[in-house]
Amino acid sequence: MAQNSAAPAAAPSTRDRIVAVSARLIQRQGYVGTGIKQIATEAEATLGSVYHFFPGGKEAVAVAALTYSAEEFADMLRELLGPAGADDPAAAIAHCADELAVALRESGWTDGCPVTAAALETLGSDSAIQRVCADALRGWERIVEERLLGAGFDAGDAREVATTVISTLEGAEVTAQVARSEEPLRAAGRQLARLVASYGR
Amino acid sequence: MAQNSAAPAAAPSTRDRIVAVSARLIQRQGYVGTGIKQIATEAEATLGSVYHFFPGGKEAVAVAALTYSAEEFADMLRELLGPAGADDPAAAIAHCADELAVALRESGWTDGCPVTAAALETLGSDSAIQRVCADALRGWERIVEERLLGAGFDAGDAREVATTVISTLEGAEVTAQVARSEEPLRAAGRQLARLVASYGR
DNA sequence: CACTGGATAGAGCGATCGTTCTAGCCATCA
DNA sequence: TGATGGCTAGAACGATCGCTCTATCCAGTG
Repeated sequence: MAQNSAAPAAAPSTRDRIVAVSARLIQRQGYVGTGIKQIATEAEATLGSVYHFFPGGKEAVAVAALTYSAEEFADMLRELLGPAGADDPAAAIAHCADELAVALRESGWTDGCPVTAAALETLGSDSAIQRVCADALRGWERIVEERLLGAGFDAGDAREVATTVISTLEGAEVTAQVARSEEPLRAAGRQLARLVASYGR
Repeated sequence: MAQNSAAPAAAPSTRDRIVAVSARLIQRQGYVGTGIKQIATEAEATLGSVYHFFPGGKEAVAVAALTYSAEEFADMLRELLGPAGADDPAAAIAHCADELAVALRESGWTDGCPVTAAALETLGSDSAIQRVCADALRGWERIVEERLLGAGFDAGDAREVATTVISTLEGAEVTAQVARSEEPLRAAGRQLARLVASYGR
C-alpha cells in the first residue's frame, strides 16, 4: 500500500525500514562498526535502494537514523516524566532511570543510546552527525528543564539540574551496559531523585 | 640507550610508544575506527613490531592501551580527590570535574574517555576489551567510594554515591565533548558536590 | 497501448582492513 | 669470528569497506 495514513499498522516502507534498522545497528555496533551492506541486508532492501533514498551515503543514513532515535527517546522522556504540572519531578526522574534499566536488561545489555555511541566516534570531524547528536542532547535537556520549571524550580537551577540529569542518565546507561547490571541506573535514579528533592525546600 | 631504568626521562620503548599512541587514538576515534597500520605509523613503529609485541593482534593492543588509560585516570582521580581523610569530599569531586573540563577544552574537545569509547563498540561480544572496561569503571568507583568512606559516609551510601559520581562524570564528559563546552562538566561538578554535601548532616 | 520515472537489483570499482610471512638488522656472547 | 635471538621492516593475502554504475521491474498516465 502506498502510504495508507489511516491504517496504524501498515507495513513500513523500505525507507522506514532502512532508518529503523540503521538506528538499531548503530545503537549496538556504533557508526563505524555498521556497514551499509549490513543495513541493506537486515532491512531487506538492496544497496540500490539505500543509495536511492539516501544519496548522501552512509552519513546521510546515520543522520536520519539518529534523528529518528532522538525523537523516539524524547517521546519516552515526555511520557515518563509526566505533565509539567505534576507534583513530584524527583520520583518521575527515578522512574525514568528504572525504565531505562529494564529496557536495557531485556535487550541483553546491547541496546543503549545510539546518540552517545555515534557521537563518540565522530568527535574530531565537525560532521552532520555531530550536529544531530548535539541537538538531541540539548533537546532532551530541555524536556527535563521544562518539567523542573513546571515544578517550581528557579530558572538557573532548572537548567543546571536538567543538564546533570541527562548527563547522569547517559553515563549510568553506559556503566550499566558494561557492568551488565541494572544497579548503576537504579543507583543513579535514586541519587538524582535525592538531588532534585534537595531543591524542594 | 637500551632501557636505562635509572633515568626517568628515557626515550620510551617501542612497546610503550605503541601503547600510548593506541590509547590516544582509541580515545579520539574509537576501537573500530583505529587501524593497526595507523597505530604503527603514529608510533613510529612498523607492523612487524606491533605484532611482535602483541601477538594477539588488534584486540591485544587495545587491551593494553585501555589498561594503561584506566590506570592513568585512576592516578588522576586519586590525586585530585586527595587523601581519604581530608575534610571536604564534595569540593574534591567538583574540583575533579573542573579539571576534566579544562583538559577536554585544551585538547580541542577530542580527548575524552577511551574506556567509554571502546566499551560502547564492543557491547555485543563478550571480548577481553569488555572485561577491561568493566574493571576500569569498577576500579574508579572504588577510589571514590573509599574517599567517601574516609569522610564518614555510611557504607551503602558511599557505594551508591560513588557509582553515581563516576557515571555522571562519564556522561558529562561525553555531553561536554558533543556540545564543545565546559558547562556540562562544570554543572555536573556543582550538582555532585551538592549531592555529596546533602549526606553531611 | 507505449511511455515515463520512481524503486529495486546486484555486479564491480578502488581502497583499506587485520593479519601473515619471510628477510634482514644488530647488540650480545661464546 | 660466528652464532644467537630480540626486534625491525614491509610485501602480500583475502576479506570487506563505501560507493558507482547499468539494467530491470512496475504502477501510473496519456
